[in-house]
Formats: sequence, structure tokens, C-alpha cells
Amino acid sequence: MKSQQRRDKILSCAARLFAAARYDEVLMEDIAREAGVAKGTLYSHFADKDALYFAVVFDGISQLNDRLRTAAAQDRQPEEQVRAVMNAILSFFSRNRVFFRLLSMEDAKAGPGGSESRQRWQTERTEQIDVIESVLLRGMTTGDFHVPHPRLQAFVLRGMVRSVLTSSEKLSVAEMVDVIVDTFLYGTHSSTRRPEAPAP
Amino acid sequence: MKSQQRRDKILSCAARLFAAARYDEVLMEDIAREAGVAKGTLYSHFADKDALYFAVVFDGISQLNDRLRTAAAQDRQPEEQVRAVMNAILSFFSRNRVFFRLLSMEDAKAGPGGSESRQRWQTERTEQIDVIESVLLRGMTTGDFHVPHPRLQAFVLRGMVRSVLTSSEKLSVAEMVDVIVDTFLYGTHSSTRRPEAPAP
DNA sequence: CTTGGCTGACTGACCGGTCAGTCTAGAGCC
DNA sequence: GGCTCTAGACTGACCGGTCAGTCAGCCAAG
Repeated sequence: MKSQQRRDKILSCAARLFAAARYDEVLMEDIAREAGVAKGTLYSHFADKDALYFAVVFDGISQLNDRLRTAAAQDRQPEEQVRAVMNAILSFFSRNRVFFRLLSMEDAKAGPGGSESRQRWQTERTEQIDVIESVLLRGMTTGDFHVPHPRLQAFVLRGMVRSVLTSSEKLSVAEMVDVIVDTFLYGTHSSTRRPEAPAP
Repeated sequence: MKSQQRRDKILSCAARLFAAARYDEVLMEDIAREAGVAKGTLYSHFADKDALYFAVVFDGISQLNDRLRTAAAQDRQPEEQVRAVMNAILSFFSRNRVFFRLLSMEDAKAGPGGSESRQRWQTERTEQIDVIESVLLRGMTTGDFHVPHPRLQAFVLRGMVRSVLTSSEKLSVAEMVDVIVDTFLYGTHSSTRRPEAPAP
């Protein structure tokens, strides 16, 4: 087995374990056993436990951000663009529940304080907000959206993904996208009229 | 100093420390020093580190849930009730940033698996959703709201609090409530008309 | 004097990290 | 092809620091 494959195997096993238990409950030995290598081998790929942990986390968020950027890059009608972005995040996470837990946990920890890794995390997360915000801003310039606090509402929109995935309601990705976009764009007050659903 | 006071002091110091660092980075000795007691004393109030940790967490969520229930109990117009509920959560968290971090972190960990504590956590969190959902349902019976997925959208509404607090935008609690309620009820699409703001 | 809570030095399990030894792939040579 | 040699990746027993939890003694209050 090639070195790269081995490294990937370690990363994916570590991801599973870190998502399932507290940092200090996950032993380097467990990761090694799970990945089918010796403990020492972990240290020839990663400097220490922390480095391995963050390698996992950054692996996840990079994949996600790539998809996000791609989805936002296509130019379409603003509403469709919001849909595309939400769809990108939701389908990534529902394919990779492990990363959903992992990134959620990391997110909860993130704060003003900061090691180097913590700062890089901040950067990557901010980039997501930038992307979402830019979609909202574009919707404003076309006159489609009315978004008085674009940045804040970008946070809200991103947060909706987490909320929907956290609820244990069983919906398809498409349905989740619908609920989010519908709620975010058209609200839940009866006075707001949303587009008619196509007749059956 | 009375035993109860001492216990409370331990709890509040532990809360601060657990919010600021990873579980395994917080030493029982640190908590003791901070609280001005000896390490042994911790063990006369709490069975072990885990018990202390969960005491902190449940202390926080109980306080929050009390306020939430109270806020939802008053009967007013549906929109005002949503405002009141959001206001309760937001003002609690902005007064107790520590609990915000702590509960967010715990939330990210929560999942299907479960020790006894984890299950109790699940119960308390579910209660919040029940309260919020009931407010939405009531809004539907009065015809004010249009909420096709009440439970899911209760999750969304609760999640908005986190999103807004996570964004580092500096807003007052009242402003945050406005943004949340406005977005949730009236959406961000230009076709939706929200009530006129009162003239200056 | 007794009691009950507090103290903090102490213990030992535990686990991150190391490194001397082993194994393997493949280069170089006959 | 077959043989040897070497680099460097892998192994896992071991080490040593760390820290949760204990408990013998202390002290203050009744």
C-alpha cells in the first residue's frame, strides 16, 4: 500500500473516531489499530496528536469550501444561486455525516483566542461567509433580495444548514434545500406570498 | 462560607474554565485553585470530573429553559410571542457568554449514542424545541403563520440565535431579535412586504 | 472532646511520544 | 535471473510525565 493511501486511511479512520468521541477519549493507539498500522507510523505522517486532528479537520473543510466556491461561481438567477449554494453544503454533509459532526464541534470551540490552527480555521470559516454574503449582495443589486444585514444574514443562512441537519427529521437533501430557501427568502408570516407550487 | 455558596463558586469557575479550553486541558487543580478551595473539596461536592462537568452544563441549560418557558407562557399575539422567546434566549446568552460557548459545544457533541447524561441533555434540548414549536403551531391556528414543517422550522429558529451570536457583528439584543424575527417571519425576498417601520 | 468538612501531598494508571530493531522494495552488480 | 546492499518506512515495547482521585491528618465550631 502506497504512502499516500496509507495517510488517507489514517485520516479517514481518525475522522470517524474523532467524530464519535471526545478528543481525549480517542487514543493514538485506537487510530493506529483502526487504520491497520502501528502507533509509530502515525508519527511519521503527523507531528503529534494535535497535528493529526487538525489535518482531519482541514481536510474536511477544504473539501467543503471547494464545493461551495464552485456552486457559487456559476451565474444564475439569485434565488437559484442561493439554492445551489445550500445544495452544495447539504449534499456534502449528508454524504459525510462524520465531517458534519467534526466541523460542528470545531465550530463551537472557535473563538477570539488562537493558536495557529485556530486562526486558519477562522479564515476558512470566514471564507464561507464571504461566499454566501456575496450571493446575497448580488441578489440585492438585481433587486431580488432585501437584506438589511448581509453579513449577519449570511451567518443565519449558513446556520440553517446546521439546524436542519441537527433536527432528526428525515428529509431528502432536496427537501431540506426547499425548506431553507423558502423560509429564508419568503418567511413564515401568512402575509407573505410565495410562488405557487406547480399543480400536481 | 456556606456549603451551597461554595458549590456555586465551584460551578461558576468550572463553567468559565470549561468554556475556555478543551475538557482535558482543564485540570481539577485549576478549578480548585480558581474557586479558592482544595482539590479534595471538589470531590465532596461532585463524584468525579465528569459529574462536575455535567453539573455545569445542566445548571446552564436549566436556567435557560426556565426563562424560555416563562417567556412562552405569557399569551400575546403570535409575533410578539416569537419575539419574547427569542429575546429570552438572546438576553440569557449575551449575559452569560460562558454558557453560550459551553452549551454550543455540548450541542455539537450530542448525537444518537448516549450515556445517561447525554440522554438527559437530549431531553432538555428537545424541551426547547417543543416550546418553540408550540409557539409556531399557535401562530398557525390563529392564521398568522404559515409553517409547513413546524418542528424543523423550530430548529431553524433556535439555530438563528446561535448564528447571530456566532457572527461577531456587534448588535444589541433588541437588534438581534429584530433581525431574527424579521428574517424568519418576513424573509429576504423583495416580493415580501414587511410592516412599515414607524416614521422617525 | 467530638465531629465533620476541608486540605494537599501522594499514588499509580494511563497514554503520548520515542527509537532500536525489523522488514521491504528496488538499485546495482555479476 | 539471482544475489547483495542500502535507504527508509514501519513496528511495538518501552519510558516518563501527567493528573484524576484518595486519604491521613488538621482545624474550627459546637
